[in-house]
Amino acid sequence: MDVSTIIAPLNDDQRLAVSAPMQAMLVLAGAGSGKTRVLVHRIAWHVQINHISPYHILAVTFTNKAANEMRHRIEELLNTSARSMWIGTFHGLAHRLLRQHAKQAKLPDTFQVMDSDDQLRIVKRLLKSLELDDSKWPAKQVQWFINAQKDEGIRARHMSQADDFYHRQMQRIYLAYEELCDRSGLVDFAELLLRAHELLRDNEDLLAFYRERFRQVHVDEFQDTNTIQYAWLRLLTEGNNNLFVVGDDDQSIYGWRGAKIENIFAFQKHYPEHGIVRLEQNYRSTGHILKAANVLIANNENRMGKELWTAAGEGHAIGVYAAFNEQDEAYFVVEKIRQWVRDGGLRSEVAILYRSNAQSRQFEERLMTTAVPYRVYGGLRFFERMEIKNALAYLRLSSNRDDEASFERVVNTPTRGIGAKTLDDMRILARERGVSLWRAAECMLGEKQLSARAANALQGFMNLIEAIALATDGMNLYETVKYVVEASGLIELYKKEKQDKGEARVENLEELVNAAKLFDYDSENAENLSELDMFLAHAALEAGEMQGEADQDCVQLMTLHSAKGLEFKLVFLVGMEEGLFPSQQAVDEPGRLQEERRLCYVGITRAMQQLYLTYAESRRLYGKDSYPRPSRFLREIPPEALTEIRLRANVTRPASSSPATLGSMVDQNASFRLGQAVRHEKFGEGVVLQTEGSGDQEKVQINFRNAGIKWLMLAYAKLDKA
DNA sequence: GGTAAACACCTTTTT
DNA sequence: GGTGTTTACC
Repeated sequence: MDVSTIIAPLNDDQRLAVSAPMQAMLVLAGAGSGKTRVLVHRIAWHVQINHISPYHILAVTFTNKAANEMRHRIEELLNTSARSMWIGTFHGLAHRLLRQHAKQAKLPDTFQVMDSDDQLRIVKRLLKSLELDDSKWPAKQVQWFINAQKDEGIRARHMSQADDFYHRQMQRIYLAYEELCDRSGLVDFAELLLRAHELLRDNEDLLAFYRERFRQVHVDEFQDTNTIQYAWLRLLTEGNNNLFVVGDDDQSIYGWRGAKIENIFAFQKHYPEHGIVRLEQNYRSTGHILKAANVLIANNENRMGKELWTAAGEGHAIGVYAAFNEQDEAYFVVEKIRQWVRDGGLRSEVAILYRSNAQSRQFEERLMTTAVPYRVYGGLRFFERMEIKNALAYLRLSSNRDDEASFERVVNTPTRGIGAKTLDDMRILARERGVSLWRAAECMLGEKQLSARAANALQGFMNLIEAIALATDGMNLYETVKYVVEASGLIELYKKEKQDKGEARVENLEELVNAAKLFDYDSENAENLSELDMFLAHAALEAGEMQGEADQDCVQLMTLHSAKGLEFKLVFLVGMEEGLFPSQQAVDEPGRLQEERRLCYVGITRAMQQLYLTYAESRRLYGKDSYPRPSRFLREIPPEALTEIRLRANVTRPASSSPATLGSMVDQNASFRLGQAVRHEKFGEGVVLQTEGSGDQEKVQINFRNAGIKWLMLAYAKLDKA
């Protein structure tokens, strides 16, 4: 194969990055500049030109989706299988390492990965056993605290000795949590990373082996790495100068969950011999959209600096629509979408992006009434569903009896007469003796501590698990899952449940059996795991796409966060209001405001052809009306890139919502100023929200303290300034 | 043990 | 205001 296949499809900057000498590289890739393409071609370059075997290449991403896509594209480009190449998520690769070296990682061979839901249950149980008041120590907060520590690479025993009660208590809980996990062979997501780091750090031979094996290391979305992830990368590469990272500081939107944008700066210090390439040519959006993005993001400080440009034309100006309220906003957006479809566009080319999930409702309702198919991202994923997790818990217990999370989950599901009292005693015993619940249950049965009825029920449960383990021994994965779903009694349980929900649950269980049938067991890369254990790990690490039927032509609804990495011809960025976007919490802290601005930058740069920004002048929030001001981000976008939208052609809208005076909220021509307090003889006191028209036709919208929002014709209504 | 009423909650999310 | 979770009661 000649060089041109790899090099020809690239622009100059991309070429510079792909063909750079073997050294540490920092590629600052703006939105839509061909980031993944550079990564894929760089790896192909190593294989083809530098003759590095795929065996010696490592590529790390954040999501399974990105990992799969990268592998696919590399194989396509090289026209060969890249199976021996390690491509995966941080968590997936860490898991692989821990499986391969469970002993050295001080983990049992049967260790199981738990997702955040499992983790929360474990924490809740732990808090109960420590007899802590759960209103003072909310499980969610404890979980968050523990994960934050782990993300920073801090073990409970390493926590700085703080004097305050809060931290001492947290440390105590954290310690107990670590003990509990060790005892039950459970590993949470953050633990995967932390332990993989410790594994390499504390085992010289292993570290030497992997440093030699991974001759070139590549990282996608580097701005999203947290402390422990970066530390792990450094272990593998520092001194070898072989770390190739791609990222965009302007798209760092996960600071709140531990991502360290500073890692980009740290990289430059730790790898002094690095090269830098900026990718600034954008292949996605038109000029107006990029102009808006560039000017907006320029308001942030401490940027690496980057300015997107395009060879395409200016395109349409960005539409700004000031809606009366959130219903009107939804109405406007859906009308525009229907127009798009009438003009021959696909629904799947359209996205509605919002700051928080709660905002989706208005749009769903409007889309529903107008019969426009849509799809909302961000619901429960397949492997996170209760019925699925229950079935998996049976499988996990049969594989590892000490799995506390699974034991708790199904010991009385379906109900079999094992009550809270029995369980409490069991937990106390387990804690006293430092053993798992399963062992505690065995003890209690052996020592005849239980009433006949409870003992009977408990014995029945344990017999069931043993029977499952026995019966499925020698079965393949599909047969095993099929057997367990039946034998556990779950199918029967859900068949009895209220029609609608129960039916769906049964279907999901059948889908789980089907998933087991289709599961692609790669025995070569199985790290001597059984097919079942591989399947269980897969279920924990890859929660699976949500509902099926993704292939339908649907309008896409999602948060700004989940839109990262995607692109759409037509984009609506809705709810552009102070307090919503930027969110209230972010307004109070300057650092977070910058992250909100980056989020806005991400949103704007999703649009290829047409972008609309909308806000509502009144919005029902948490049950009461609010009158937010337009988002400051609207004002930060240059007016020449914006155009104001009027739905009804012959109505003059107040100047307050025209782009030039956004935020100024003053209309010189109107008889009443916006915000003016007024009194009406029937409706009482209120505040002017907006005005429309002039002379005889002048209308004002008023929010009355008692009578709500009303439009009034000024000529008829008797209004006094209050 | 299952249901209804009371109660707290209210960014963003992947693994 | 709407939802998910805990509590109280039958």
